[in-house]
Amino acid sequence: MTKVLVVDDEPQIRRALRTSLEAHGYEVVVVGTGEEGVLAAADAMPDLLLLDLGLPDLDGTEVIRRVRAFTEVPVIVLSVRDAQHDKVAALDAGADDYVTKPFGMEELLARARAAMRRAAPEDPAPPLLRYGELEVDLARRLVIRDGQALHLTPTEYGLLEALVTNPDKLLTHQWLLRRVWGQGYGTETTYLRTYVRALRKKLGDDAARQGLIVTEPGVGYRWVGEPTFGASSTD
Amino acid sequence: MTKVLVVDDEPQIRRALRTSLEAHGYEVVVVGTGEEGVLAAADAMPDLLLLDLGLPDLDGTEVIRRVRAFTEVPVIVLSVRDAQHDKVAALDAGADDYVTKPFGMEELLARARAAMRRAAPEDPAPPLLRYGELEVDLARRLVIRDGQALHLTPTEYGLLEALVTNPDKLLTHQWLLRRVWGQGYGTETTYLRTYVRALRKKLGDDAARQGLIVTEPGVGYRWVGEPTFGASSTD
DNA sequence: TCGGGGCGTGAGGGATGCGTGAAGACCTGC
DNA sequence: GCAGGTCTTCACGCATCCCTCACGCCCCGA
Repeated sequence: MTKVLVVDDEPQIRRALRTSLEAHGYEVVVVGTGEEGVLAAADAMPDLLLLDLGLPDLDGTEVIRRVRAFTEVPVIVLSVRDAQHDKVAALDAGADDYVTKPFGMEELLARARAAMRRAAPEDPAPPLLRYGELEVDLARRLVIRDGQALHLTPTEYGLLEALVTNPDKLLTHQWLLRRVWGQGYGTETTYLRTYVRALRKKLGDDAARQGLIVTEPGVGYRWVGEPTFGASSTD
Repeated sequence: MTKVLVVDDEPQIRRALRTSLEAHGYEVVVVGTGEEGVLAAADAMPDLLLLDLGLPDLDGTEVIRRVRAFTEVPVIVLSVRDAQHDKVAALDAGADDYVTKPFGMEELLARARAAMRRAAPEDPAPPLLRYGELEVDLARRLVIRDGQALHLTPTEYGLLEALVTNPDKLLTHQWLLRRVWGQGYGTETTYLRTYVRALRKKLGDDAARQGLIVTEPGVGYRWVGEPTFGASSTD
């Protein structure tokens, strides 16, 4: 059955969405916070995600970014905010559609159908990546080494996520800086050196050997960690 | 270049869309009727279709249906009508999004990016080139020989890319130097000798035999690697 | 047959960029 | 206001890469 994940903190909206969706034959999972939403997107593997932007814990675009780290599930944003820059930010973060509250249920259902119709066939890529004794849980933003959870700073995790979600690909300095630090960056290669070093240290990687992160001099870095357990390439 | 087909009969909207889209680097084709729109969708093969619902000749949903008969191109509907049943009809007919006039141009551009991003996976050109035991992955900037990743310096890779992307074509010294080293170069054939040698060595090619890189004395070089087809590692 | 230009080969100097270590600036929660 | 953690910045060896030069070979024309 088609499964829809609803992430919203307003009881009224939650009830209305659940009722209407179930009446149309969808299986519905409802959670109330952004953190729960990201986890549910990983665990429940829904076919569609309806996301409220005004969540209490996380910014909406942040939720989209985290979900997009491990799944291509269609995301429709529901929001009371009608400002253009909110829509642009959400859509560019990876959302598929943006509906302003209050919305008509028939329209929402039609947009949901359109989004799911377009969706690519679901690839069962597990949000848990393993590289020997290293585990990266993209949904929980958790990194485990030798059974022990590692503490990564936000920047370190952002860098790791950028690397592991683009395996074997040469990521240029500029690309990494823009992705992890923001659009205004692109030349600060000393940042990269510092954080790549910190990551290597925490992951137990060695700059000299080609273990996990390979340096491509003058160009960028590349994640070459061999995934263990399960299928590999995720194109 | 990304091509956008605009189907609208209002001169004001046409001008505004053309200006904004071209300012953002899109190639724009504009027609004024539904019949023309369907034909242009087939002939011009656009990457995105912006469709006004209030056309003089055909009903908007009919245009969508006809277009959908032969292409999966993303369709965004522009309409003055805000009624739910119009949106539902358009979306269920095969549209990907529905924007009500008057709309903000930034929002429209963001929705266009989202629609095209989702359609992107049907990329028919796998950038993985194979020549016997040599693989060149242009997307990942990865070169593999006998199952082992090769380490190429930026200049070496730039030269290889120039050669591989112009197979069987005679590339002059000047052309190669300008492409790999920059506009200010053109006479430094010693650079080419040095780097062609390094490339041949790493690729396992032999200058004497005509394996991969052929020397055209006094003129330039030519890539003659025979592409082999077969099961690639990315399936 | 001889000479010269172009090419392949090998090696080396200089500059760039990287890894490393450390320290100050900043921010955030208590 | 304070303390801990985090981000940014700097200096210093060192490996790597780009560029350069010298030499011998082959092909081609005189």
